[in-house]
Amino acid sequence: MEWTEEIIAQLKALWAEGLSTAEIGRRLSITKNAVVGKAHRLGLPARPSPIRRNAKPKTAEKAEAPAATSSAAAQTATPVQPAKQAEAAPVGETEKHQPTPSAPARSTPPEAAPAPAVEEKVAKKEKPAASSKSKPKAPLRSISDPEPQKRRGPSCCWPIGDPGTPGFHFCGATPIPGKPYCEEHAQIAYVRLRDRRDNVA
DNA sequence: CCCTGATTCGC
DNA sequence: GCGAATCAGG
Repeated sequence: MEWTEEIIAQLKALWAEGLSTAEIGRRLSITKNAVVGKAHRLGLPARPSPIRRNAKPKTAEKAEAPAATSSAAAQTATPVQPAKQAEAAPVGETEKHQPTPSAPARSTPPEAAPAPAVEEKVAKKEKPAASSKSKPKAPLRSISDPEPQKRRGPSCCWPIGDPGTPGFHFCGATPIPGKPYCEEHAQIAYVRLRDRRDNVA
């Protein structure tokens, strides 16, 4: 695996975005192991995982950590948490899809698609409120807008590149109706849980 | 059973 | 340095 700056940037971006390792792996066409491994090597912040590896089969335990006298190490850093996994289970799609946009609420929506956060970030970057003055008539078009798209055809929002870098962009291809991604990317994004397991290529 | 992420260890 | 294998918790 050739970890170019580009790839690493993407990994970082997606990682920071809160995607699962498997998700990231899927997007980069690598295994989740690779993602996790690299992430660790890069020193990326470990993401919420309840797993704790205490029992070291081989490595001997180390001495106790000396109790710090002053625990007043005030850390201004606020634990930034993704709050919610934008994607809990973006999968489950079989063959059928809901032609009706207003499908009944599903406990596990198969249509859950990760990655909207990126757009928000980008939007912020693009349109930073420079001054306190707000433009009442500013053509602000947030992605959350009720109906921002009237004429602009939808485009695949598969992230290409590192959000925040000049080269970053979205796929832009014509997405499958009812899906945020184009055919090509939807296939990767909506892999069935059973089928994917590992490896993508 | 399925998912998830973390660490270990051979390469 | 890399990632599959393995471990481990939900």
